[in-house]
Amino acid sequence: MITNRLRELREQQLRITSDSTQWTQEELAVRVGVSRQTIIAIEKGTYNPSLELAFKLANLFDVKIEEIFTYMGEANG
Amino acid sequence: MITNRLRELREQQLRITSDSTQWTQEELAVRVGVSRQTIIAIEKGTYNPSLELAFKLANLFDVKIEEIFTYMGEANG
DNA sequence: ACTTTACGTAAAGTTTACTTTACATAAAAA
DNA sequence: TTTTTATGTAAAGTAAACTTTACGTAAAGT
Repeated sequence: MITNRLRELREQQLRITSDSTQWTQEELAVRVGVSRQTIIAIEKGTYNPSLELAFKLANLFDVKIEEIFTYMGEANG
Repeated sequence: MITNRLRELREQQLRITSDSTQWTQEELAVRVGVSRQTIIAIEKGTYNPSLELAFKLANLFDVKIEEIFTYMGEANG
């Protein structure tokens, strides 16, 4: 299982950037080259991003993958 | 495009560990919970691992994801 | 010689990531 | 008050990751 701080990081940017239009789900999606639905699904935890998308998001927020995504070990079952 | 040093890291272990049976493609596959074909495909660059598999591999080799996988930017086309 | 071990290829099938479309709601802006 | 903006849900379709099976080869072990 992998958890993520995508929404948290995005909302952080919304606060500090003041130009709020730059950090909507829609804008984020465009900037990393996916659909808005994909951003929603990842923020919600419906599924994990691909490794490539994880890299793009990390680059955009200027952090390492490990600062957005945390591997919690095997799921139960 | 994402490049990886999986084969390189695995062969490094083969050299230093001396117990060579621990670092075959088959054993590596078992240890991260995928099939041998998946390891072959990733070493060869046929496709990228999922984020989860990338984490498992990084954990096994005791390195960060960025030390195995390198994001090279957008593919041409 | 022959058997086992490690690596490789190929191909069909399943699951997961992602897209597209459509429609709903609440808040902000006109 | 009506329109626009941002977020959300749902569902059907496509693409990428991964499995399973099967077979080929070369080197090492017996």
